Amino acid sequence: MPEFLYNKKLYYNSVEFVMDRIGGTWKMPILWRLRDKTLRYGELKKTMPKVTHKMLTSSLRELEADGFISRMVFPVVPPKVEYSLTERGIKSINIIGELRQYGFQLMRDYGIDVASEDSPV
Amino acid sequence: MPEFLYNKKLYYNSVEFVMDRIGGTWKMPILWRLRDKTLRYGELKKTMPKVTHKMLTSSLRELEADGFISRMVFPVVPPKVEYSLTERGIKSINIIGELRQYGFQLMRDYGIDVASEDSPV
DNA sequence: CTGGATCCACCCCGATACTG
DNA sequence: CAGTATCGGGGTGGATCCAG
Repeated sequence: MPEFLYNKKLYYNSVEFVMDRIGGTWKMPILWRLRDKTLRYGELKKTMPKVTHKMLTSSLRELEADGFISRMVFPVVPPKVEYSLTERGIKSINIIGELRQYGFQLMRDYGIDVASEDSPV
Repeated sequence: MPEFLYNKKLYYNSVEFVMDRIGGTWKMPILWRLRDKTLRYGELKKTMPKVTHKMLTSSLRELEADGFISRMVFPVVPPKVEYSLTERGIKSINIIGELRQYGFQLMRDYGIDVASEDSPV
């Protein structure tokens, strides 16, 4: 594969393209949490105590712009916004799950103790 | 899974741990190229035209420190150094391959033209 | 409740020069 | 051929304040 251009950015391979879409500290954790249900902004934030407001917002914006999640705004007060996976987002869940499993295996390999049941990603 | 500490850095999940080990622009491409053969520094560099000397060197150092590759120095002139996968590095090839395949699928989904045969990663 | 905007510290990484 | 050291620009993300 020759390198290719997308959105004015140069990519050298498909893995890099994936990482630019769903990589970074928070995007996979967000997708993973939405895998089986719709969540409001505040609910999402509650399950990810360490993410800052700015990072959660910008991650959600980018995931939306890239077509992985959809944003549903309810015109009520106080505001209510729900996030859910799109078709593309649903398709990403498999590889995230595999990455997660590989991560546990790697951590065991490093001797890091893991309790993988109901572990967030 | 509660968050955990490794090497003085705080991780929130296993995916993040993986990405800190083999993420970034160049580490997976390096591992992928070493999947079936040992390569010298210069050979590696030749197949990755866009990586800078500094990034290739530092990526190799980190992969070595993290136990994914081993570095074999031959005491000759001119210098000869060979890089190859360790057991841990070999185990990483599967998930890289899956990530690569998902990447092609995602690119097709975006309408980006791909010729995936013998594509570098 | 959800979200946008600003300021700024930090770190990644490219360029360059030098070594055995 | 392979590797190290230094400098500096630019992007990433944290803290904070304001808004509908």
